[in-house]
Amino acid sequence: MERKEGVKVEDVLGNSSCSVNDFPLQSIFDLSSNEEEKIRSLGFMDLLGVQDLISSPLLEIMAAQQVPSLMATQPPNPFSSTKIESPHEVFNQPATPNSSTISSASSEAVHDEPAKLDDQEEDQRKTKKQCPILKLIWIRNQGFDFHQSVLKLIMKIIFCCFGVCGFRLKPKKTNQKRQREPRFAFMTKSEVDHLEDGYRWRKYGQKAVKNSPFPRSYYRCTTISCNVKKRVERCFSDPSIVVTTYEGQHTHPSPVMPRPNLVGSHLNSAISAASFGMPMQTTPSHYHQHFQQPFTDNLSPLYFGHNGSLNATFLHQKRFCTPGPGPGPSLLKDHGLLQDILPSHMLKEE
DNA sequence: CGATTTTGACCAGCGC
DNA sequence: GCGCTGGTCAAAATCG
Repeated sequence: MERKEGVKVEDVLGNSSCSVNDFPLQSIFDLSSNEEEKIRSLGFMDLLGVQDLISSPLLEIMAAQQVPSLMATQPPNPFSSTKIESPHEVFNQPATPNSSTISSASSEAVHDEPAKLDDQEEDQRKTKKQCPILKLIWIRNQGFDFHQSVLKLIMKIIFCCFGVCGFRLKPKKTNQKRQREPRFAFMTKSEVDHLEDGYRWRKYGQKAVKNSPFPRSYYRCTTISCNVKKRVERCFSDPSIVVTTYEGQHTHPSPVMPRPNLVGSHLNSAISAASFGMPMQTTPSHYHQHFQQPFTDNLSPLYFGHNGSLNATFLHQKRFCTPGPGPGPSLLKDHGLLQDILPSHMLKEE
């Protein structure tokens, strides 16, 4: 089966408390088959923008691949702006009702009910609130391995940018009442709600979601003094999609096993582990369900081979985002999993 | 028996 | 002020 695979990065601005089902999902990065060549020539890390996070922010790079029509329909979208100056700017675009209003015209790939969406949109215009920016990274792909590994890599990059590398959200204005950590939502096609990410979570609440038959679960990192939270809910329009929203940054390494080697057939699990500071646990059953689900189609232009496994050479060369052969782990002090994706100079700045 | 989940109650923010 | 909703608390239940 030939599928158009792609990575979507959604700029979801506005209501922090709205259901994912209310999100005006809109593709700004949608790879058509004839764009694959372009992507291949970029390299995965290049695509993610981690070769130079300051001058080439992740999302700016991604935005460079966006669908032109979206550029035209969404001038307020920070990703479509040519004035992006830094990741800081990108990620701190204030959420205003205007900027969060996203046309449904190009969102058919995500929403099956445009008419309904118009109503939702109208609702959103009415109810949109000022809130911390929420970046929703939407990995539109049927392959679970692709979802897990790539989205986690992206997540790690984002967390590295804001946490380790010093890019943080601007403090909220004083007139804003409650301060929140930056939040990042990830949409993953999965059959289980709570995706294994290497950290230990304790569920502390569950709420019914308005206009959705699926409840939202609230989890907190079990590590003392780590106040990272996450919300897990299913997408109303597509129940097969799990939306995980992370809030805050872990103040500790992943509590589980050390990193596996990025070798051979373990690549998928390895990158999953490496990508978010999340070494594998002792592979619970649902972990296998996610990470070892057989590939049924070509997954992505993003250096996944035809058999669905990551290109080992690419990984080896791009691992540290430096030209030439990537330095072996012994060349850097162990920064935990961070070293897997960040250039060495960034690590030194920690 | 400690860790985790469940679940109803409570609180805060927001719109009307 | 009131009602609605999202988010959190905490006691009870369940699990390993």
